[in-house]
Amino acid sequence: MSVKATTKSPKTYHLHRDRQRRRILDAARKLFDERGIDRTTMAEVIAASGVRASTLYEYFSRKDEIVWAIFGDMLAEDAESVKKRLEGATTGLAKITALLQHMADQLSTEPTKVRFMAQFDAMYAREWPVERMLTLEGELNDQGFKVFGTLIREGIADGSLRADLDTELTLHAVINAVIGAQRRLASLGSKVEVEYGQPIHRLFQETIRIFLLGLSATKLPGRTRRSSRAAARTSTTRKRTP
Amino acid sequence: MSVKATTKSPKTYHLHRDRQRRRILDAARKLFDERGIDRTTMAEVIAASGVRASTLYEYFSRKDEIVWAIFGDMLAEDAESVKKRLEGATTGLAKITALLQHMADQLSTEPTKVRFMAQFDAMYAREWPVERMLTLEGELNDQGFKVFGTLIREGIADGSLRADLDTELTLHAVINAVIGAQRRLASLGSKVEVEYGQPIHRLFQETIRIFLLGLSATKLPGRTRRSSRAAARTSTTRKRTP
Amino acid sequence: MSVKATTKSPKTYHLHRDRQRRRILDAARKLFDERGIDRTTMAEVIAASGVRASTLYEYFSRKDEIVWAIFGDMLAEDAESVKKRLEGATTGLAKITALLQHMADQLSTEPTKVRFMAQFDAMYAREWPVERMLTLEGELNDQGFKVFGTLIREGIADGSLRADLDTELTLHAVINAVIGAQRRLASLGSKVEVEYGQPIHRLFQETIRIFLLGLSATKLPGRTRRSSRAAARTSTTRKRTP
Amino acid sequence: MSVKATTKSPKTYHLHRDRQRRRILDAARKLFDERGIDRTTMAEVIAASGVRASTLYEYFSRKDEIVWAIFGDMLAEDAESVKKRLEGATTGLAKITALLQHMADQLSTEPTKVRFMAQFDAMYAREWPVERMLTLEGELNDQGFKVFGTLIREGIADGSLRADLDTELTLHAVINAVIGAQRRLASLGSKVEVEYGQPIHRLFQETIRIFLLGLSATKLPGRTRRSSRAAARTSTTRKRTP
DNA sequence: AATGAATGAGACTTCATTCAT
DNA sequence: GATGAATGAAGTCTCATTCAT
Repeated sequence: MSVKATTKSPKTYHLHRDRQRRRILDAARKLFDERGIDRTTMAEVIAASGVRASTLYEYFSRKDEIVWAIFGDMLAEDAESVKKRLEGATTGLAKITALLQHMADQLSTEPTKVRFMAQFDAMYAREWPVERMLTLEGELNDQGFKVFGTLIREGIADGSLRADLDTELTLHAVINAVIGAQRRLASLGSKVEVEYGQPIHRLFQETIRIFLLGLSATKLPGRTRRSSRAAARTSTTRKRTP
Repeated sequence: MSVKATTKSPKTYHLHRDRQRRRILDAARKLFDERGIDRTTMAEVIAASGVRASTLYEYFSRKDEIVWAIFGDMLAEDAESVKKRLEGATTGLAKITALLQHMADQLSTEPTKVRFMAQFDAMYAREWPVERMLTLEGELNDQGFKVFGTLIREGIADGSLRADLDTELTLHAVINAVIGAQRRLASLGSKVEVEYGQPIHRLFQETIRIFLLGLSATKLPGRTRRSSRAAARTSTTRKRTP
Repeated sequence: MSVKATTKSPKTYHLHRDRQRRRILDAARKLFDERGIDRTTMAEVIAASGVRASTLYEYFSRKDEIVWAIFGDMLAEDAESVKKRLEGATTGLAKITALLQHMADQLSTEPTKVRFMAQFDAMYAREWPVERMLTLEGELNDQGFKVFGTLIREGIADGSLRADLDTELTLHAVINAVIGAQRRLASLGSKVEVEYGQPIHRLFQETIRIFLLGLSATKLPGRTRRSSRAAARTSTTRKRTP
Repeated sequence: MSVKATTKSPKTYHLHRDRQRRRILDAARKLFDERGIDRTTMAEVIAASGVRASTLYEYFSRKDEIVWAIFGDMLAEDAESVKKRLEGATTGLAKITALLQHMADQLSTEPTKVRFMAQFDAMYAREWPVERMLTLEGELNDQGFKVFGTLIREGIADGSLRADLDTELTLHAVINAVIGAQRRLASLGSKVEVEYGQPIHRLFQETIRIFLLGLSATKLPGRTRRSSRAAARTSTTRKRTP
């Protein structure tokens, strides 16, 4: 058997390492969502992932690092996906719409991820170094948050956005609010539904709609008949839910 | 003489009891803000409040109960304050503006409170009973969340709001987003400022402005010269920060 | 009201005191049986009895005292009842039979009491002063344990008991075993029934029967047809259960 | 080289683990006997065993588990010892005598064990699952409690026991009483001696003697001269204590 | 790289009981 | 005599993490 160990190719080795890492991360991700990050103990992660305590520490030297690793993975996934979305759009408004719609889709299809982010914000807010955050949604785009200014400028230029928007302020504010809304809906989930009597995804769509109405140059007539998804993505018109 | 003993005590007792309760709650509130709710231990609350451990447990038998008590107090304070604000406004739009402006003021003057709420949402979201939440901002008004519908209806009727808003949906969505935005800004504080290069209060004002633009019936000309506070409360016009 | 207090007759006062005492003792007795003496906390007794902690301590200055008070009450009840039983019997054997039958009845009608005694023995065994125990079953009779010797002597004399019994030993041994058997059955209750496949009361009757067979002078024919209760009390013949 | 590491560990580990386990169990056993199970705190066990608190919890996660472990060990010891005893005896009566004599010896040589059992019964009576108890003295023999019936049947067949005994009842009842007597004597120890004026071991022998007299087919003449130990084991004749 | 064992440092509570009024 | 409040002293158990092999 020691022979085997000796001949093991570096490839096999890395594969194994990655698989182990995955197991740990996946177990943690699940637990963090079910019981909350802080409420989850290392012992639970250890039990759920099936590795021994001491082995786990070979991969992650502190609980924090697991959290950050998950966080990093999520960011990477996201950046990719957003970039694609933006490519399809032409006007400034269309691009912003695409951005927001991305978040709506995320809320529907990956509530777990959104919930994790919400927790991350709340718990790590006080202790993380700002630089990390700059990496955060900044990785969405090479220019970091400067994209926001660019998009506004572009929209004003092509006439799709109101002329009185602030390139350094408006989109930052809107994105912050949309993130806040999205995470709150994901965290409270069915509770908001009971409370407000509306499914969270509808609430989120309405949030987007109002924002886009506020940003777009011309007041489009409300309550049109158009309700296709594609339409919703580039217009601020009310989209009726089926 | 027994009369004296009997009549004197109850008052004294209650006064004392309330004072002790306050001490504990205040100490906890401070710690929760400084170190986070979950990161705060009972031992710390005990040390900070100056009561003995066993005495504290006479008042609150679990950390949870302290959290809930603080939460309850905050709600009560809020409900009061909001009610007053609404009384001054006349049109639907003005009322909504007042509501949002209340949150802006709160963010500026009581960031601690907002931060607590943010933590509360994120950490206790999964374990609280929905009923509790119904009390929450529901205590804003006797009608609960039905006010939202009423305000929209009122605004449409008086011509201050767009006609295509949904009485059962729009304001719920907007308020949720505004709460989300407010809490996120309060939690991340200086981190957002560094990141976005804008003071959080300006970001929040812009959030409100865009929302109101999206809600209001006529598109007011942007970038007006008016920038008085009073004006901001009833208009959706950009308010320049001083 | 202070007037009332002044005119309160000593009678009323005592009545009140006794009632309070009862409430406490009854609550404790119930809890001790349900949860075990040591597992029962003062807080529970306080809650169950409805008096305040400080009031309770006016009546019993330690938990121990509650236990001893209950114990004392039980002994008093017992002594009385045993005395009556013995009066009816004539021969030595009849008297011993009456004594054992008393314990059988107690097991059936007051299992709670027996269980309490079992706990008392087990828990207080190591810490009580022997003198207290001498009061114990010693109060059965003015002569204390000397009755045991007397009964044996009487039975040998009247020919109902074997001649080779030891006046200073035999009945002591038998009573000890019978108490042990009774308490064990009461404590384990349904568990023994499941285990042995026999109702505890039948097991206890059989225990008595064998003992009496061992004590009585002549070997009575077993399995007779007589099965009346009265018969069982003076004979060692097997009593068939219905 | 990896071979060496792999093959050396398991053995060493187990040896070490067992030694630690022993240390804890032995310390606990001693304390339980000295101060009572419930009166013994984990802190005491920790101090006495010399391991750190957290280490102890790696072995036993609750006090209960220590209690059960001790209990299990005792049962195992017992089952063994009883089996041997029974092998030597021929008639039914001889076997029962051997069984009871085993308990007498146990009372003399291992009062600690008997006292532990007494406590166990009393304290765990209300909370243990019946199945556990079925394992209990059931492990005495492969057939569980059915041995009792077998022994009686055997004794009736070979003429050593009375013919009117109940195979499903008699021995169960007797054993229960003998266990009760044994444990009571062990628990109360010197207190009974003071009270009854007899050494506990003599009291227990007398208990057995009477029982055997009750069970055996022919009434042997009492007060014989034979007093050897061997004799006592197969006869119901009074054995004089030295 | 993996692992069994260990562990320091506390966390959170509970309790029986005592006072001052 | 009744009561509200207080409290010292433990008690049980958890946890993230480290080490030696």
